[in-house]
Amino acid sequence: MNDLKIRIIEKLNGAYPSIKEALGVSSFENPKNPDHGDISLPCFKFSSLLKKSPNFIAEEFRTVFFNDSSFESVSNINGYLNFKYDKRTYISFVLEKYASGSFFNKMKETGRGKTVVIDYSHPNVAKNMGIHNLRSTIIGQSIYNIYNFLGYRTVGVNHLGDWGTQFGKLMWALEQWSSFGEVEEKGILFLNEMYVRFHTEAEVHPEYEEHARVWFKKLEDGDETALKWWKLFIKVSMDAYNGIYIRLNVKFDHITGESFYIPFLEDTVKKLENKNLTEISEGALVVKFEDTDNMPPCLLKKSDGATLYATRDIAAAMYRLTEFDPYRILYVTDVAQELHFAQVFKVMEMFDPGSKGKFCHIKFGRLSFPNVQMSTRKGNIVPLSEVLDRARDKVIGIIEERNADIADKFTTADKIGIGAVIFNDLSVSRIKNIEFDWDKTLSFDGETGPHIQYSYVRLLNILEKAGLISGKYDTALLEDEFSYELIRCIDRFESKVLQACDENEPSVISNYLIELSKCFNRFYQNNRVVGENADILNSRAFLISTLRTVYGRCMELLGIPQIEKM
RNA sequence: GCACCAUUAGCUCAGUUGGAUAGAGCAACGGAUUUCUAAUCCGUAGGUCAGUGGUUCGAGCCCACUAUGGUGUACCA
Repeated sequence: MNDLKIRIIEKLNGAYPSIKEALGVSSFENPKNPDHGDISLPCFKFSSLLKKSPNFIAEEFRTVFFNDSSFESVSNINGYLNFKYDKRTYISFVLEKYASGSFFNKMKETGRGKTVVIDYSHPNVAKNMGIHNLRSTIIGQSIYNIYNFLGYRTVGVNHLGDWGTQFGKLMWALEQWSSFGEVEEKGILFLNEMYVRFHTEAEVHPEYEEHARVWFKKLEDGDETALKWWKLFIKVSMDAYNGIYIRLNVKFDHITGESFYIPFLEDTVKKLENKNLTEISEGALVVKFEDTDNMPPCLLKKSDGATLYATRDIAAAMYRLTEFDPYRILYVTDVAQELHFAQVFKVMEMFDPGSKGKFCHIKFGRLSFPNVQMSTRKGNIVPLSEVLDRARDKVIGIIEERNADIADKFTTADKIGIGAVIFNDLSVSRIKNIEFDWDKTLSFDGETGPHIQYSYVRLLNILEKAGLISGKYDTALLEDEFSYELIRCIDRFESKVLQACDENEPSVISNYLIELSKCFNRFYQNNRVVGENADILNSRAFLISTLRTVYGRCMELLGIPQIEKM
C-alpha cells in the first residue's frame, strides 16, 4: 500500500517541513509483531532534527492523523508510530490488486526492453549428469523464470563443456576397447565406464596420456574419425541430458558449447592484443592486472600456444555482448570459480569499459559428500537420475501405504519426488555449502517440496468442491484472524519477487512459499469454505482463488511441479 | 603466506535498507482426526547470534582483530 505511505508522508511534511529530507517511502518498516500495526514509522532519526525525544515526536505525529478514516488506529509505542489499516479497505485493496490480470502485466514492466543472458547447467559432455550438476541447473532455471516473469527478455544458455583433452582420452580408449555401435547402443553410462577405465589403466601406463593428446590434436585439426567420435559423444550426451531436462522442466534458448567459440579464439586474442592489454610472461600470453586488483594474471595462451578456459569464456563474453546487447549476463556456477570469473570480467572491462557491471557471477556453495571424495575420474558420482528415481520410488511407497486413490500414480510420484529434490536445493541461500544427505533430500515433512505441493492440492480441492463461485465477496467476512493473516501474506508477493530478482536468490521465493503455505494451512484448520452459507463460501473461495494465483506463480518460478491429487 | 566466503537452538536454516520480546522446520515431549485430504494444525522445551574490541540513541546485521571451517591462489575446466 505505497499510496498510503505517500499520504502519510505528505501529511507529516505539511505539519513538519523540516523533516522533509529525512522522510521517504523507505522510512517505513513492517512490524514483526502484527499486533503493533501494518506499517510503522520509527521516529528515532527525526530526533536530532526536531531536538526532541523519539517518543515525544511520535506522540506529536500521532495527532496529525486524528479522524483519518484510512486507518483503524494510529498509535505510538516507544517512538514507533504504528499505523493499522482499516481492515476492509485493505482487504478489498489486496484482493482487487492480485485478482486482476493487469497487476501481473504491471510487474512485467520492470524488465521491459532489457535482455538478461543466463548461463547455467553447462554439464561436461560424455559425463553422466550427477547430483553436482543439479545446483547450477535448478538455480539457473529458477532465476531465468524470475527474470522472465518480470518482463525481461531472457536468453538461457547451456554452455556445454564439449571441448578439451578428455575427449582425446575417450577416443583413444574407445578405439582400443570398443566401437561406434557399442557406444550408440549403451549410451552415456558406457562412456563414463570407459573414462574411468582409461584413468585406472593410465596410472600403470602413463603413455596413454600421450595417445590422448594425439587424439585431441586430431580433433582440433578436423580429422574425420575424431570428429565422428566427438559428434557421437555429443549426441549420446544430449540424449541423456534431455531426459533429465524434460523431467525437471528445464529449457534453453541456446545450446552453444565451448566448441562453438573455437573459431573466434584467434580473433579474440587479436582484439585484446590490439588494445595493448596483453604481454608475454613466462612464455605465456597473459593479461596482467593492477596491484589493487589483487589477482594473478589471466592466461590467454599457454607457453605451447594452446588456448585456455579463460580464453574461451572471454570469446563467449564478447560474442554475447554483440549478439544479445544484454543488460546483464549471469553465470551460474560453483563458488570455486570465483577468481576465474573475476579475471574474465576484469579483462572484459579493460577491453570494453561499457561492459562494466553487466557481468555477474551467480555463485553457489559447494556440494559435498560425507566421507567421499567425488570424482568423475573415479566414477563415484551420484547420478542425478538415481536421485530422482529414488525420490519417486519412496513417494510410490508412501502412496501405496496410504491407499490413496490416485489415477496416475507413477507420474504423480515422479512430480512429488522432483518437487522434493528441487525444493531441497532452492530453500537455502545459494552461498551455503550443502552436504548431500539422502534422508534430508528424501524427507517429506515440514518445510519441504511435498509440503508445498500438498497445500496446493488442498487449495485446489476447496475450489473444486466449492464449485462455481460468484466472484463477489464481503470484506466483513474476511476480517477474522486467519483470513486477514493470509491476505497480508498474499500482499507480500510483489516485494518478494522483486527481492528475489534483485538478489538473484530463488530462496527468497521458497521461503515466501513456506510462509504462504503456513498461513493457508492455519486458515484451512480454522475456516471452512465448503458447506458454509453462500456469502461466506463465496468470500472465502474468492480469497482462496486469489491465493491460488499467487501460490501457483511462486511454484512456477521455482520449477516445483503442480499436481491436483496426492 | 595472501585473498574471498561462511559461523544464529542438539541438527538444517530464516532474519528486508542497523530498530520493538532473535523466528521456522527436523529431532524430543504433550494434544487435535466420524475433516473442504493428518504429507496438516496447536502446545511444551530448546539461544553468551563463534570470541574480543569499536562505531551508533540503538548491532545478529556496519568496522577492526582473533578462532574454526570452506574455497581459490598462472599454463585443468
